[in-house]
Amino acid sequence: MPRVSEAAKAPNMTQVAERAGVSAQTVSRVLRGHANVQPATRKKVEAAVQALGYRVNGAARALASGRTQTLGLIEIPSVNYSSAAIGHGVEIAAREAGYSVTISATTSSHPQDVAAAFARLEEQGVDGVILAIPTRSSTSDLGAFAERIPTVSLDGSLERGVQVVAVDQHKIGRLATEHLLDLGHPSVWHVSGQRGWVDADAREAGWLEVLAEHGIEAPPVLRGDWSPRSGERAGELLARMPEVSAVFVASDEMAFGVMSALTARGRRIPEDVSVVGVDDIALAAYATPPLTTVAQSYEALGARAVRHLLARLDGVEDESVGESIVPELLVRASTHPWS
Amino acid sequence: MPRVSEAAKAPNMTQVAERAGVSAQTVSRVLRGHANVQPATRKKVEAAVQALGYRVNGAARALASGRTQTLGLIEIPSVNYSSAAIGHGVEIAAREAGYSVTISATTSSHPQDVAAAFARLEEQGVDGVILAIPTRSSTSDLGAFAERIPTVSLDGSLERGVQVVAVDQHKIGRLATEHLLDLGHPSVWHVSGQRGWVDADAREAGWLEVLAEHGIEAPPVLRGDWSPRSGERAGELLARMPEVSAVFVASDEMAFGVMSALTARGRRIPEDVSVVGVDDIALAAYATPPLTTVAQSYEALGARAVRHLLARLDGVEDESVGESIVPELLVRASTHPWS
DNA sequence: ACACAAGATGTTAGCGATAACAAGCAGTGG
DNA sequence: CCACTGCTTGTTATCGCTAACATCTTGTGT
Repeated sequence: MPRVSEAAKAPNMTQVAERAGVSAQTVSRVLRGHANVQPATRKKVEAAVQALGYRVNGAARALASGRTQTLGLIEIPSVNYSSAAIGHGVEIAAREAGYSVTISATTSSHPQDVAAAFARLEEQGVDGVILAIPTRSSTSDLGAFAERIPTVSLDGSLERGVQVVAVDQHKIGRLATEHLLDLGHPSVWHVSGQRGWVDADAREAGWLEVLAEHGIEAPPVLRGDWSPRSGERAGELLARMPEVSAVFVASDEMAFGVMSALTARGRRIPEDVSVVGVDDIALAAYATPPLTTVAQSYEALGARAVRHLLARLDGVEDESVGESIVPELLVRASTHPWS
Repeated sequence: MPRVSEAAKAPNMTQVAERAGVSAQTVSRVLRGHANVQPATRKKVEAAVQALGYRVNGAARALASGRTQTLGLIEIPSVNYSSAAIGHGVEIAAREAGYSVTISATTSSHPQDVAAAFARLEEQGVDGVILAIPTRSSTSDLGAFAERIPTVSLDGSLERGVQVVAVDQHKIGRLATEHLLDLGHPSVWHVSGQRGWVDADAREAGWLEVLAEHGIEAPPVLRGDWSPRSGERAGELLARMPEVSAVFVASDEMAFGVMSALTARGRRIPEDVSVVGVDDIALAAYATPPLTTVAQSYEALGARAVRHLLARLDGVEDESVGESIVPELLVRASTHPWS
């Protein structure tokens, strides 16, 4: 006999209240962990909740309270290590604080597209937004949204109403370049990240700064776009220049491309050319040879963004504002003293 | 003079209706793209919406309509290539269909944790759930949820009420193994994925099947856990066995570890040992040597899961149920004829 | 010219919670 | 012994939208 369940509608708070012999308001208080409820009452309510398998209706709660306990994350879908890691940091931190995370993907960083992503989140009623779009241009027209919804940006740029959390990208460039110069290399070449990305620009600036401090004239920048393929193209050029002995690549993924191209053209790593990457992706230690890189915790970055945002939502000042996540150099076999 | 904006409350539908000189219901109709609205009326409403900067209140809409236009994605946060790619496929497909995606992360695949993730989504009122937990055990106790909320699972296992979308993992194992045997290798070793994962088991089964078809006795499985480090450990063992000439590794990330260990111990790839991975991660083509691998589109998998789910929500039968995503062998330099 | 169908718009009544206020009940100090 | 304070609990009025039904047009066939 087919037991077609009568699509039993989910119970509501009133039904729980009836069963527990109290008012709906009391049920609401128990569910929200309100302090002033008699232990006995609390127990009765909890029993009724359990018995009916009751679950609060988020939409109703949101409508009545004005809060959704949801954070929005705007990002560009890519299988980049960094964006995935940031996302996870955000999710975990949000969950621990009792918030959900809704992803609002945007295919480009054009202000228009980002604004559309923002609008979707606003409709959904998110309590706050984390903007993980790493190009500066994209945030300039978003002030209107940020004024209505608390927003934290990860792009390193500072706009009106938008708080910022960032890794110290500049230091990354410095660490990598100093490491190579310390090894005795006469100069350091640079394969940059995509033009317009805050991270790319800051890393490049750090590199330039260190070279300048050492009185070294900077070689031309080889501009990549974060993809391994772009690293490979840069590597093909570098392989043709015998004077190149040290390369700072703005991401590990591009560094794989660079190393692949150099190796394929007979330039040995690290004997002929030293290579430094950035990110410490999981595979960096398993490259051939293992890749020296500058590590930074993107998870921590995401988590910090959440903390900032929640602090603002609670009207508290987050004292860790401005503190950057500190990057760290990991020396592996892809770098070698100059000979 | 500090222009402290009076926290101007967002306009509601009634205000839009007044401004447009129509009823709220008509505004609602226009906003939802209802057919029977006079063009002139529609225009008036749209103008009022524009003028007031009106945005529907999702919570109210959800409460009244019972639908949130939101999908839940349950996953284990990891910087795995596959999970990130699936997530993006889901997000993009969902967005195109006008749905948002809420991530519900679970730190383990224990049924209890997965159930908690499910419960959070249920409270939030998602219209459907995509379960991207790749271990079979995890779905067994989830039937109760799946009966209440339409659910699609990506784990390849079939449970009551749960529809499944999957890559043909079995074929992946076959393709890789056949390729190596075709190159003349007398046998093929296997570094598997984590025990209990549907993908790992199916790939291993495909490998075993092909060996059996060729009358080859299967060597012992080296069990990994998807991490490059576990691949490295397997590689250390393989390097000590001179008879090993061909290895099928269940993921590219582990394959990097395997290759790193083999190379470090003087086993040349592909001259001494051929290696095949799975996934075609972005870096596979830039490994040293470039990695032969079996590619599959995880984005397509995610997108298909969304299509299934939406078809079910609309009460339509999705005719593509059961069709698997077809994997494809990409031959690169890490495999070589046996000599 | 009239009944009637079909389209366009308006009206009413919730959806399921929470906020704000009201009320009841104990214990306290004068 | 009474007014008063502080804790518990209940009552009422929304929150902003949509479903369902009601009403008013307009055009059609005969």
